[in-house]
This record gives sequence, structure tokens and C-alpha cells, in this order.
Amino acid sequence: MMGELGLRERKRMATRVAIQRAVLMLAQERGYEGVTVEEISHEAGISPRTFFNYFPTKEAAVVGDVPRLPSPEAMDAFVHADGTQSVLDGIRDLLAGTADNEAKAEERDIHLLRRSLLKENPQLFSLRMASMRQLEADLVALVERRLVADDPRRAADPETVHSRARLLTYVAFAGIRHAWSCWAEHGGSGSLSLRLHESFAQLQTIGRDDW
Amino acid sequence: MMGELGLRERKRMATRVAIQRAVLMLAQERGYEGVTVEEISHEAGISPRTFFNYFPTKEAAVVGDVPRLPSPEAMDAFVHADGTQSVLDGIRDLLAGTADNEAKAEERDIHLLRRSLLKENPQLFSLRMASMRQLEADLVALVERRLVADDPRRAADPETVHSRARLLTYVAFAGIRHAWSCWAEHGGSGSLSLRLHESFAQLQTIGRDDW
DNA sequence: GTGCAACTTTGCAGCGGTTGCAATAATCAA
DNA sequence: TTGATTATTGCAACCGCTGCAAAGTTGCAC
Repeated sequence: MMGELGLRERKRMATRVAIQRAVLMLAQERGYEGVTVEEISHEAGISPRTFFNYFPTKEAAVVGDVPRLPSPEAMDAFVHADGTQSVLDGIRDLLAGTADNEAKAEERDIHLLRRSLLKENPQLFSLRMASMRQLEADLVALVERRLVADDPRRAADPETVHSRARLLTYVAFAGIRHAWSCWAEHGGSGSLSLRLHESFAQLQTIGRDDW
Repeated sequence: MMGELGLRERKRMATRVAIQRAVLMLAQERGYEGVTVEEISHEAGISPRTFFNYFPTKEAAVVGDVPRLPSPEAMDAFVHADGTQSVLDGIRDLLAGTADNEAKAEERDIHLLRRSLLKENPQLFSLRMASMRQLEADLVALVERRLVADDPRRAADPETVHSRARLLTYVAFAGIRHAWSCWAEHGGSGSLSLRLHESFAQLQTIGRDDW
């Protein structure tokens, strides 16, 4: 069966979760800087050396895995949209999908812990945003495909398409930051995805100073 | 006389410049990671311990001082604009002013060295953008003032003003990132401020998918 | 179950960034 | 010149992080 993972894999996943739980809870108590890898490892029941077999840096354990682009099907759906949705809204849905991608129940509490910690520590949220450079680059390429699919004549000017795709991507990330900031500022009340919709709706009006 | 600085201040400034020159040139040769504080200090003619009297971290010496908001007069001019310029364009000019704020001849070559290094190392540019969180926060407050000055009735809804100001600020930083990326991707040919104008012009059209 | 191959954990030694502290040296102001 | 102020430095120590090799586990074929 596919789901039948060996003992090894199960142990590794458990350790990975234990480490993240340890670092998140300790950081919640004492702040990110105030926690040492030695303490984290002790709390997680491993040696300090082993910590670095699971995460390349202390920071990586705190900010968690960088979201990846979603499934190829979702990507194709974005590229070949039916024209009823703006490019920015398409990006929003694409990224909202990766954000809520918390299928594994074991890891759900990790996500909640992390979200709560990032909410209290804007610096950590910045770290997480900074760790998304690869995702940004992937997204730029995807948006290029969408722009050309929307109007194939654009393929004649790849420079302009690239530039426009990059601008749209950067602006989309600005929208995400905005949604997160508003959400965190209000103590995390209300739905994050609702905030996301509100922020992206505002984005559409950016060119106008009358709102 | 005002310009007559004491020996102490002059020495401090010279050391500060020497450190930056050292770290930038060494990083240009061997990459940021490949250079140690010990080497930098030796090159700059100081002890490693003294290095940390001038910069809190190695990173700080590489990315340089975070730009500050410009003079109060420039800020007031932005807040009480005559309505012929959009808010985004106002932000652009405000920040372009701080970027070209390279009055001191002694430091001009430092700025050029740094710009060239950041151009080759996108990770370092990211570090620099990340170090601008304080500037962002200051700018949000300034944009709030501008929004209320544009239409005093808005003062009745500070929440919305705050949210809008934040969105405009984040989008403006997206524009700056975009301008820098385009400039760096083309090997730094052409003027950075020209790119900035092009990127902000594009920003005005963000809501429309027909461009 | 035995035994070997593959993989994981760990200790250790070491590098590099960073800090507090106290001694020393340089500058300044009267 | 002298005394106060400030800057530089060495030193010891902490912490994040890495390579390496020894020791422990798991997987698998027989």
C-alpha cells in the first residue's frame, strides 16, 4: 500500500514535527533570539547535532517550509483562465491554495502555532517573506505564460511580458503582506482569506486616488 | 564654524568609510560569505573587536545605512501636494530623493561599490530591502497624513486611511523592487531613476489587464 | 533469525559572528 | 598640563553551524 510508510520515514516525520513544536513553543515563551539550538534539541529529545540533520538553520525550523507552487493542474487552470478573473485575482487564489494546504492533521497544530508566533513577531514574518524568493521567481514564469495565453500577440515582445509579469508578482506579494498585516494588527480575528480578498480588491484601485 | 569637525569625528568617519570599502571590495572578490570579519578588520587597519564598535553586524557593513525619510520640508511638500501628482508618484519622488542622497564625495565611491555588489548578489539586495522595515513604517504614517490632507473628510475613518496608506506603501516598495530588478537584469545600463519612473508608470495600470 | 547494506544519530573538534568586560590609549576642554 | 571623556583593543565566552568518523538502527534477502 502507498500509505504504509516504513518505520524509518515515520520516525523522521515525527522528529521533524517534534523539532518544530519545540522551537515554536520555546520561541513563544522566550522569543526567537532567547532560545538556543541546544534547548530546542533537548526539548525535542535529540542531540544538537541531529537538529542540523533536519533543518539547515535555526531560522528554517521557525519559519517552516516555504510554500511551493500548487499542482500542475491548478497552474494550468490559472494560465488558461476564461477571462472572467483578473490576473491579480488569479494569483491570489493560487497562493491562497498553497497557504491553506494543511492536509496532514499531525501538522495542523504546528501551522497554528507558527501562525500565532509570526503574528506576534513581525520580524519573523519578514524572515518568512524573504524566504519566498524562489516561489516568487517560479510565479513570475507562470504569470508570463498566463499573459501570453491571454493574448498570444504578446509573445512577440518577451521583454515587456517578463517585466509586466514581474510587476504583477511583486504587487501580489505586496497584497499578501498587506492582508497579513491587517489580520495580525487586529489580533488575528476574522479570516485570513477574507482579508486577502479585501486587500486584492483594493489593489485593483491602486491607480486611482479616489476610493 | 560648523564645518570644523574635531579630530575624533573625522577619524570615526574615516574608519567607517575604511570598513565599508574593505568589506565591499573583499566581498566583490570572494563573495559575502567568503569574507571574515577578521579579514575586513585587517584590511581596514583596525582590530576585529573595533569592527563591532562601528557596525552591529557584518551584514550591516555590507548593506549600508538604511535610508531615512528626507527633510521635513520635503515631507510637508509631499503631504500638501497640489493634486497634480498621484500619491504613488509622490512616494516615488520622496524615495528617489533619499536614494540619490550622496552628497559627501568621500562616500560616493562607497555607494557605487555597494550598488554594484548588490546588483550581482540578489540575496544582498533582499537583505537591504528587509532592513527597510522602519522606513516603511515611517512612510505609512506620512502617507496617512497625505491622504487626510487630500480629503479631510477621510479623517472620520482612520482605520480605512491606515489600511490604504499601508497598501500604497507596500505597492510603492514593490515598484522599487521592480525597478531595481529590471535595472540589475540589464547589467545596470541606463539610469536607475529612469527605471523607477517606468515602473511607477506601470503601477498606475495595475488594475487593468489590457496594457 | 542471521547478516549485510543503507541510513540515522551522535560526539567531537573547530570556525566564524557577536558580546561584555576591563585595561589601555587617544582626544578634548579648561 | 591635567583631568574627564571617549575610542581601541585583547580576552574569554556563547552560540550557530559544519565535517568527520564512530556507533546505533532499520531494511531486506536469505
